[in-house]
Amino acid sequence: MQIIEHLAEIPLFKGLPRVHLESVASISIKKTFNKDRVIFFEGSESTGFYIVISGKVKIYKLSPEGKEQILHFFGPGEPFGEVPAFTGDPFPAYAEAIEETGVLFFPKNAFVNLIKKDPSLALNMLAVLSHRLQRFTNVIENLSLKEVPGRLAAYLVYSSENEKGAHEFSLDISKGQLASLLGTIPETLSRILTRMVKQGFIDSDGKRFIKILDRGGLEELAKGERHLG
Amino acid sequence: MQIIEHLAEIPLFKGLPRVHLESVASISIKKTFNKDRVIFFEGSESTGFYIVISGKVKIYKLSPEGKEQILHFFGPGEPFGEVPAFTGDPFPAYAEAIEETGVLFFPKNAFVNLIKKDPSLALNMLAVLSHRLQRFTNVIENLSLKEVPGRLAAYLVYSSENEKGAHEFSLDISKGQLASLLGTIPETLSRILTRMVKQGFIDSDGKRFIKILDRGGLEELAKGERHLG
DNA sequence: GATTTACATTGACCTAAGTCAAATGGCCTC
DNA sequence: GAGGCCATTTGACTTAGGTCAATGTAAATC
Repeated sequence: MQIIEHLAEIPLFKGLPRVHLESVASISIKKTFNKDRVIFFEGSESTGFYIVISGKVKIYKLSPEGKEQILHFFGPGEPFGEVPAFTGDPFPAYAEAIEETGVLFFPKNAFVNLIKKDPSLALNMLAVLSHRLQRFTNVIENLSLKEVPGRLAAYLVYSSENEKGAHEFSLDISKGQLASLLGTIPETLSRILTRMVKQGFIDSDGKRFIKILDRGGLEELAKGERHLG
Repeated sequence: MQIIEHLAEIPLFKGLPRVHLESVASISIKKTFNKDRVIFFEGSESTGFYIVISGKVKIYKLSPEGKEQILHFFGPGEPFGEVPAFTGDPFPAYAEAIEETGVLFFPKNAFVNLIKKDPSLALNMLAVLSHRLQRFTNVIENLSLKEVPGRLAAYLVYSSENEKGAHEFSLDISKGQLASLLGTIPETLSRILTRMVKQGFIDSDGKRFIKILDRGGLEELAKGERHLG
């Protein structure tokens, strides 16, 4: 079965014996969501969780005035919506497909039973949740202790590292979505990008292309050791 | 053994068979920390995690300028510092005893081995981490989408619910620490409390005593449906 | 190639909340 | 009871970043 090989590639299922991979495959249900389709709502009851197979998903909160705070983007191989499987509470945020997206759905009870049988599945899931807590710790630090230029600088440095350390790369989300991820609004993001270009930290084509000119400077901005003039 | 009965009360160890409680007890090491003593530093390597037995611990981040963001307060029965046990990374934040505090320390490897042997310990830990993610989701929402009066209102409503739904209660932390928990500074917190009193939402003796006068109003503030005049 | 539509930028303005400094008020020590 | 210490409050001021409105730009549709 090709699906088994596919599952074995997913970090959550790393190291599982083939029998257990087959169990995992047997409880999974393939679903697809069109672009802009909401996968689950904040406050709705959970029946299971998901793993992205193809496409991209955003997890976000909304304020009463309609401002959006993006918590995560998830791509192929990444699980989402797992928190309610272990708390029993409703989903704490929204999930939406930002492009045509295929997912595997895992019913809560069946999955919990698998975890009971396979300790390394349990440990993999503990690792996933722990990494997420670590990331949220950083998000909170950014929102509370850093200014927007510092958050943006951190994002740019991080993104360029993903691109095999290249100094040039292309933003993989729109500027509006980036603003929402950084806890700000497009106007503010735009102004700060302009300032970064004028002050020689980066170069940009005004679209998604970014070239890092002063990585050290960006890192200082990110740490809050320096501020944009 | 009295310690076994004690462990059985802790949510993380709920439902474990006695043999496993004994294993847990056997790997645990009792430690105590004086008030204001740092238990671990952000960035330091982890060798294990902790459970509070007595006293109180705060988990926090610091900015380069020295501003503090409190992530958690933990009291008796609550585990902390567990994230690095599953990621292998250094501690993502500081931990400090805010009063004379006794803890149990669990060496990482020994604890992970227990988890491998007892699925319900694994599930308990998954529940703990999931609840924490849920809480952080809320913290991020508060910092990004709500104003300080809304965050304070949410805190007051939540605190009064803990006190068996009483409309009167006493803050269990100093106002300075509360400010840091809400992502603001003491001056701002003080001004907002004054406004809440003047506008009849609450009454206060100027110290830690708080009486909720308009719970519905506070809930509206907390949801961002209403704003302080 | 003209028109619509979505995204991004720019400008003028406003405001929540931070900074800095001073005043207040217990509370503890001597 | 005087003096010092710490947390908290109050006042005057500054500022980062949000709001609102207008303009620019470019891809997408016809």
